[in-house]
Amino acid sequence: MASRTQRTPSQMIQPELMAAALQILSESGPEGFTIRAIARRAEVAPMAIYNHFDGKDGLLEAIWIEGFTMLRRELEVTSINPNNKLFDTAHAYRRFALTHRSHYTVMFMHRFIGFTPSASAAAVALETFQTLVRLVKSAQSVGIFSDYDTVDAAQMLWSTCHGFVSLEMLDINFAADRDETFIDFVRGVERGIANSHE
Amino acid sequence: MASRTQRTPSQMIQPELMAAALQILSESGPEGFTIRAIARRAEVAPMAIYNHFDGKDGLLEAIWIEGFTMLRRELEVTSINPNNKLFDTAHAYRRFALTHRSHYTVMFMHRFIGFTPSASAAAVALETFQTLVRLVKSAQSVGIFSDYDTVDAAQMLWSTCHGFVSLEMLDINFAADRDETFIDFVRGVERGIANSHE
DNA sequence: CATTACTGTAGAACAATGTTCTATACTCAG
DNA sequence: CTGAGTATAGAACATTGTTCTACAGTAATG
Repeated sequence: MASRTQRTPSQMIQPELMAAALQILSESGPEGFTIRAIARRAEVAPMAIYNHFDGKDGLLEAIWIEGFTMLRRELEVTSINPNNKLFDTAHAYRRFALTHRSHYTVMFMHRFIGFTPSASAAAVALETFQTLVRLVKSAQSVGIFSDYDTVDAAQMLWSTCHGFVSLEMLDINFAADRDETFIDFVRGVERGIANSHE
Repeated sequence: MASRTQRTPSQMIQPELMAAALQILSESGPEGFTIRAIARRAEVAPMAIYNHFDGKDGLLEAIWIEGFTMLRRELEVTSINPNNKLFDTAHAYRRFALTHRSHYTVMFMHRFIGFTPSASAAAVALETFQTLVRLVKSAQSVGIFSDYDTVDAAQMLWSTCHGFVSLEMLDINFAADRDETFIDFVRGVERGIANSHE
C-alpha cells in the first residue's frame, strides 16, 4: 500500500472506490468486503464511502445497478431465432457471470447483511428480466417456445443459466468439462422447451 | 421471552439451540443470525453455543450436515425410471428446499462470513451428490440419459432444480404459477435430455 | 497573488458483533 | 449429603458499520 499524503481529486474517488470494492470482493469474497479494507485499497479515507456513496449499502447498490445494466446490455446484443435459438443468450449470460464474478455475487449469490436494493435498483433488475422476456417474445413470433407463456419461458431460461452458473461459482459443479457440459445442458433444454410438443 | 431462572438440562440445550437457530434464520434471515439472538431465543446463555457447538461456525456446520443428510434421504426414496423419469426426484428436491428454507439457505444460498464447511461436512455434501449420480446411473441402465456422462447428467438435474428454486427463494421468480411453471420446466428438461437424440 | 468556499482526511467515539475468560451457582451422580 | 461437572452471568477484547468534529489541502474568485 503506497502512502498518499495528499488528497485524492474528487472525480477520481468514486471510480477508485468502485474498482477497489470489486477487487476486494473478487479476492477476499464478502468477508473481506469492509469499509476500512475498501478505503485502504483505494488509498482513500473511510469517510469517502459515505460522501460518495451511501455507506456500505450504497456501494453495494452501485455494484448491483452496474451489474444489471451490463448484463442487460450483454443480453440485448443476442437474439433467439430458429437457427440460433437460445444458445447465444445462454452463453452471454454465463460469460457475464464468470467475467464479472463480483457483480454476479452481489446480484445473485450473496445476501449482504443489511443490504436491500432500493426501489429504483429493483427496477433496473426488473428491466433486465424484461429484456429476456422481449427476447422470448420475439422468438415466439417465429414459433419458438410456443408451448409456454412468455414470462414462464423466460423464467425457465433464467433458471437454466443461473442454476448451472451459480453451482459453478459455489464450486459444487462436478462436471469434468464445465464448458462442454453447459453446452450440452443448454442444447438439451432447448430441445425440450424451444419447439412445440403437441 | 419467558424468563428462565434455572439452568437448562444439558440434553436439551443442543436441540433447543438448533431449533432456535433455524427459527431465527427463517424469520430474520442471515442478518438476524447472531450468537446473542440465538441464545436469547433458546433461553440459554450465549456461552452454550461454544460449549455445545463450536461457536457460530460450528452451529452453521451442524445445520449444513443436517440439511445435506435430510436432502439425501429425500432423494433416496425417489427413483428415475421410464415412467417416472426425473419427475419425483426434481419434486423431492424442490419440496425439500421450500420446506427447509433455513437449511437450504446455509447449504446453497448464503455464504456466511467466516464459515467454511470442514472436510467431513464437505464429504456429507458430496455423498448427497453421489446419491443423485447413483439415481442417474440406474436410470441409464434402462436407457435414460444415455447421451451423457453420468456425472454430467446429474449436474444438469441439479442445475435445473437449483436454478429454479434459488431464484424462487431470492424472490426473483416472475412465473405466475410457480408450481405449474416448475412442472413445465422439469418436463421440458426431461424431454430434452432424458431420451436419446442421435 | 491572496482570500474564501469546498471537500477530502484523520481520528475519536458509539453500538453491535464474535469470541474468550473468570467466578459463581445450580444439578445430578456417587 | 457431598463433590464433580457444567450452565450461567458478566466483564473484556478486537473488529465491524456509522457518525461527528476538527483540520488541512484544493481550486476558483477577486
